[in-house]
Amino acid sequence: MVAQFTLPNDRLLGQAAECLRALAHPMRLKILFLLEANRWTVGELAEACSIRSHVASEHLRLMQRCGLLSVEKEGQKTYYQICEVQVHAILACMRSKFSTA
Amino acid sequence: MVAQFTLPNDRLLGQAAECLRALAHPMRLKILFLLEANRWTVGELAEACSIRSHVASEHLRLMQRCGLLSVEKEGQKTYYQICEVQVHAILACMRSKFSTA
DNA sequence: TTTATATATCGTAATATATCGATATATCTA
DNA sequence: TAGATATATCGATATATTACGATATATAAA
Repeated sequence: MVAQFTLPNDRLLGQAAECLRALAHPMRLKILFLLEANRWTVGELAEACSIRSHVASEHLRLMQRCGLLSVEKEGQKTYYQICEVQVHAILACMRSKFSTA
Repeated sequence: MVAQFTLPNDRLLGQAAECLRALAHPMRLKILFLLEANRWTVGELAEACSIRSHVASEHLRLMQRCGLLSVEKEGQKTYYQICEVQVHAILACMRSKFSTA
């Protein structure tokens, strides 16, 4: 039997692992679930997650740097939102595996 | 606007993050892509990935412990295979985002 | 029983990641 | 301009992860 799929090369595997690491944190997952439907500001996310806003800011920056989130500044506020479609698919995966049934 | 989805509780977020951490490593992703179609032995995976077999064994055990892989022992050989359907979905995500186009 | 093969585990050192207070920057309002 | 608010960044420490040699276990073959 021939391999069904081609194997991504090492550079791409590294990038993919980096993206997954960005998701692989309880607080960052919580933030992403909140962002699933709407954009939120740093402060709104911090309050919803019961963390200090500079901590939220660091998590958001990390996810932004690997292309999962995009930013919109409006005055003092900074809105973050999911800009990578695959994030929604992965959140759906997590939701189906870890449903609170 | 009402939240579209319920937010998983903290315990579930922790479990989900743990699973994602298990995926979030270049060598483990490579192993999973190899396992996508077939079960493989530790030694076969080690050779295909150019790593020592005890290193492969550790990566495999880690993924097995959080329920992504299952094991079948046959004589001296130990076969590992993907036993969690969501893994295939996540691999498909990674493949579509990081295609070698 | 001895030897070879396949896999797993342990201890440790190197590296990466997370957390947190302090501080910086940028924008708004009085 | 001064003060308040929102966000970002820095530096130090704590914690987690990874890699790796050495060694252990389990099965098979001689």
